[in-house]
Amino acid sequence: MKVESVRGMRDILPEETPLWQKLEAEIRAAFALYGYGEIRVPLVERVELFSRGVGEETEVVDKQMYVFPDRKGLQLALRPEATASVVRAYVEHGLHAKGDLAKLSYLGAMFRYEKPQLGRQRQFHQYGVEAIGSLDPALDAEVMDVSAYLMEKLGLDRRGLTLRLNTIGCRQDREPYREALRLHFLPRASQLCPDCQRRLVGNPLRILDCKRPQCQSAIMAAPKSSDYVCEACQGHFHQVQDYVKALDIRFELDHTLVRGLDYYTRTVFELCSRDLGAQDALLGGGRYDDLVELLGGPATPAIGFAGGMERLVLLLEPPETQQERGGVPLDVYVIPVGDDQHSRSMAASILMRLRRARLVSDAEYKGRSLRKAMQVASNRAHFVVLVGPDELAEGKAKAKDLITGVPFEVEFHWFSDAEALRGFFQREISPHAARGQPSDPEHEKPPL
RNA sequence: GGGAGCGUAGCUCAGUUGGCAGAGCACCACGCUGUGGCCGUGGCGGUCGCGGGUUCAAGUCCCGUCGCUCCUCCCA
Repeated sequence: MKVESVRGMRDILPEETPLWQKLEAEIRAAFALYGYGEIRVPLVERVELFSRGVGEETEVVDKQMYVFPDRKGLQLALRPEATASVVRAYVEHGLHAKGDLAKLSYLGAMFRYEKPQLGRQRQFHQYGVEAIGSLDPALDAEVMDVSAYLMEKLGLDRRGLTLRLNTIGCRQDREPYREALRLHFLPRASQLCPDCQRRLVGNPLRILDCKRPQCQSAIMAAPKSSDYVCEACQGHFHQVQDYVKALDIRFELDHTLVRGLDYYTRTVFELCSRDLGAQDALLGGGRYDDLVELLGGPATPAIGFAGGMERLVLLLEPPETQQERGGVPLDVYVIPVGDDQHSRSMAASILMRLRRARLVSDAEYKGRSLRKAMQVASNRAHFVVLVGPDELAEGKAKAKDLITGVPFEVEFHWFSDAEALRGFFQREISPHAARGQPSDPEHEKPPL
């Protein structure tokens, strides 16, 4: 019976993992450079963490969350995002009591039950930071700067990226602004799309987010949140902008940017790429000054962002994925010749010794003909070592440098001396590079 | 959630008005018996996504379903 993967969940095959590993390394390095320590929180949490933290009314919680009871009937959820979990951990472990600003980073799988498409899977991966314990607008700018730094390090073209910035005010500002929006949209309700007519009742903020043409004129004329927030929030927002400018980050104000999660306050931002199609948000974040208190901690301001790994992979994936299909580039390929057990045991032993000498090695396990095995060796390895009855009789293995074509022999006793062994197979240049520019033109290969 | 397109060999794809399921690449063997890259010959490989229906006959037409892709939506 063939069992297939679950919709929206995909495998990352060895050809692709090097890119993922590189991204993960860059992300961790950037976060560490900015002073964020990695936290690893569970993939599974109690449902109420998200329904209360992220918001019952949000699409993420209401429509997209994986929810299931455990064996005792406790309602659990696969995390749809990480901020709520990180804040839960912050409160649970009393990190606030340590007095310092908590700067935490994470990288891992999230789950949302959505219609999959390019750049959007049901299991996907997010990286992000949370800085909990300060209202300093310089910190808002710092969080944006980590992401800017990361994009630079990944070599993403600035011109393809847009940072959008807005403020949605604090808790106290929210209701007056909602009222203002209701007042604005109510007379125009008939020209809004059905979705927005519904939003008008429940969450008028989300109308600003609507992309439908019929709603645009009403949205353009809508009151701006930045005009409705209190003096303190206005001041904060202006300072954030000053800092962001000081850090040389290009941005545009977008008063329709409201974000989909309920916990956001004051600063919100989003980085989009024009090279991503419909799913163009690379990362997004903002302040959540009430969340710690909401989840049972002391009133503590905080800010963070999260980015999607899959979308970075899309932007960075080389157009021609037809890479080395042979797998890991090898230093040595060992071919046992003949099928007598003695030769095969010697070959196995030699392979083990090569690896103890830190030479990346593999052997012919598929029983291919010698000719075929040599072909495989030349595609995958720098050196080949042959072990068969003849070699056993002579007490030495036959070997060949597959780049220069120069054959040589290795006495068996050398294999037990790791340092000497490395000497035999010294590589001045990596097999990869070497294959691009062979020293002997006679053995030049066609370009890969 | 709404709309559209596409599912044929491991991969990329042909397949005519319904009439024996194909090519290239890859893989394997041999030419060349224990020494790679080139060339040649042959071979392996398919529930035509799945399930129904129409038909003497379905990869092809119809219905359903699953998956992928795109738009919309949402967002990472």
